[in-house]
Amino acid sequence: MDSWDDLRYFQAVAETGSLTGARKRLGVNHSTVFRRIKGLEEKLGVRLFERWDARYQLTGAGELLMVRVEQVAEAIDDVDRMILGGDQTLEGKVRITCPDGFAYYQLPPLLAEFRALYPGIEIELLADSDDLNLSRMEADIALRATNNPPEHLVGRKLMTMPWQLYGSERFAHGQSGVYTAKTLSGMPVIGPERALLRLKPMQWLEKHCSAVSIVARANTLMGMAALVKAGLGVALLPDDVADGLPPLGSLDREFQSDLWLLTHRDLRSNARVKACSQFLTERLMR
Amino acid sequence: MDSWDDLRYFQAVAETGSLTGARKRLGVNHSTVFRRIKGLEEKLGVRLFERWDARYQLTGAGELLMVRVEQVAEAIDDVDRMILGGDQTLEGKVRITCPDGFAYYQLPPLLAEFRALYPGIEIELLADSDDLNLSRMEADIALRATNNPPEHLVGRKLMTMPWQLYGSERFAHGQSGVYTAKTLSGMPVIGPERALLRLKPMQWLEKHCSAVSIVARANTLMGMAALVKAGLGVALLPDDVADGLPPLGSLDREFQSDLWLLTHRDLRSNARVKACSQFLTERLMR
DNA sequence: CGCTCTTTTTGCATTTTTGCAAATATCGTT
DNA sequence: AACGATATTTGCAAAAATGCAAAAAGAGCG
Repeated sequence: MDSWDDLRYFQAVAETGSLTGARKRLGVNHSTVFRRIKGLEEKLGVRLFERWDARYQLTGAGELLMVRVEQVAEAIDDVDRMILGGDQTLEGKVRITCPDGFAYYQLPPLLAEFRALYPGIEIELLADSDDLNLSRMEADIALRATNNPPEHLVGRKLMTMPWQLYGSERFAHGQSGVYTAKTLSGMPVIGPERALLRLKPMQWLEKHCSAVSIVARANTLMGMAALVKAGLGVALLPDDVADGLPPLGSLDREFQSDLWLLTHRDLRSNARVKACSQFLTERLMR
Repeated sequence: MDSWDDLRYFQAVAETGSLTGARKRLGVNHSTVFRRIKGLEEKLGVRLFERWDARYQLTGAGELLMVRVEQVAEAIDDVDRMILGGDQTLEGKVRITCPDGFAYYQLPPLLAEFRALYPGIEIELLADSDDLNLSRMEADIALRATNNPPEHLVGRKLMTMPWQLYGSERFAHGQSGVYTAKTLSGMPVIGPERALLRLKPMQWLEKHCSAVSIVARANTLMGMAALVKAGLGVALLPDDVADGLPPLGSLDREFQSDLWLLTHRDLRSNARVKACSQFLTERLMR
């Protein structure tokens, strides 16, 4: 594909269904549109449109191409609604990535509120269990549980989330509400699957509680929380995935994660990103 | 973004790190590259490159843009390695979508074999629990468990997969190996989460076995199978997610899914797609 | 049928882009 | 210091793309 622009013409014709429609959208002469479509079909050696009733109708091959071109167009839209010297309009998308607990519980009500304030801003919410692609920064705003955020991103610490022991009350240990590696031994514990072993509290659990009976394991904190709710046992979890469930108690060893709201340095001047991150910061710091 | 081609120049410079590198890759004059980059920076009003040591180094804004442009480029690559009048080379990608059980168990060994036969073909494997986006057909080849495939796709039925009861032997019911809604009542059953209720066997389970004690639920068949393996209970599953686990027995009511291999009509002439789908068809029909 | 709208197609003028050559600057290496 | 490689910049000519006008053809509609 030596000319990406050809696809732009193709898309315009496919979506408007006529040369004149495309002509208007692209703001060029209709013969230009005609020549580029013709050229593209010749280059590809495939008929992309069926000319019926003076309308441009996609052929099978055309539809196949259109699927890809839509993906291209969406990626281009992403380019558009970015930097561009600080887009000051309050219309368009903002993409947020966050731990899955926040995607399910904490954020939705806040985002509903936010949309009422800024009806023009469309929110794309990406639940993200792995924080690997932080350096790529494919979202505009990232909520991340980390104790030292990468330096190429800017943001602030919103809260520290304690890890506590969750589970049905029938597992309660009675006494002080403080649990140790020993007291856990008698209880059915929900443990981490390999993917979660990068988390410090989980490492501690595996190391100091080898004698504990693990009744189930999950590869996400949400999964662990779901098992807790199903009454299978107790688990060590950060507050955000608990969804209002009261904690059984805390551990003698204290764990906590810092929650950061991060954006890319060059997105700070973008009005949508600014509005959204300020709103979230303000509401989550309460 | 009125010129998609500008991004092509941007990408070439960013990846080669110099004007001359980009010049060579694009096969154009260096001043053309220079002028387009300069024009793009002016249009965006942002500096995209830092000129140090006679090298083009991306600025922060440039890196942000590059993330998006990479997505654009990948989408364009997808356009390239498509139809194009039946690509006869055996080099490039083929994208397969399939139920997650196949992605984890059945396909990997077959694909290893396939890669040995066609080292130039790169396989992209998409585990796909929802078969909604079939009409979009974002993959080249789809393996789908359905009893009536959409007519705009062509393909063939590879096998019929029975649904059987799986679980640890200690749950075995002894007698005939045939289970009914009644005999299930005494056993710990792993049920479907809402997302799985579109499957007929799961609807049957919910309807006729309301008295059954559900000990856990999952939103994917793989998740259910994982719970079965963990010994939590028994579940009704298609063979593909069982991963060699022997079935406990079958039900009095018989369930089965047909597995289809589907491709788009206009991809049949593509050599890679043909090679891959023929290979998979042949091996999976045994 | 006559009217309008759109596609299709072709010349030609105009505009834009590109290639080319040349001159200068910068940097690293020898 | 000299050299080579690359970036930067500019004028001009060549090439390519586009706009414009016009004309033929088909379809829809009253």
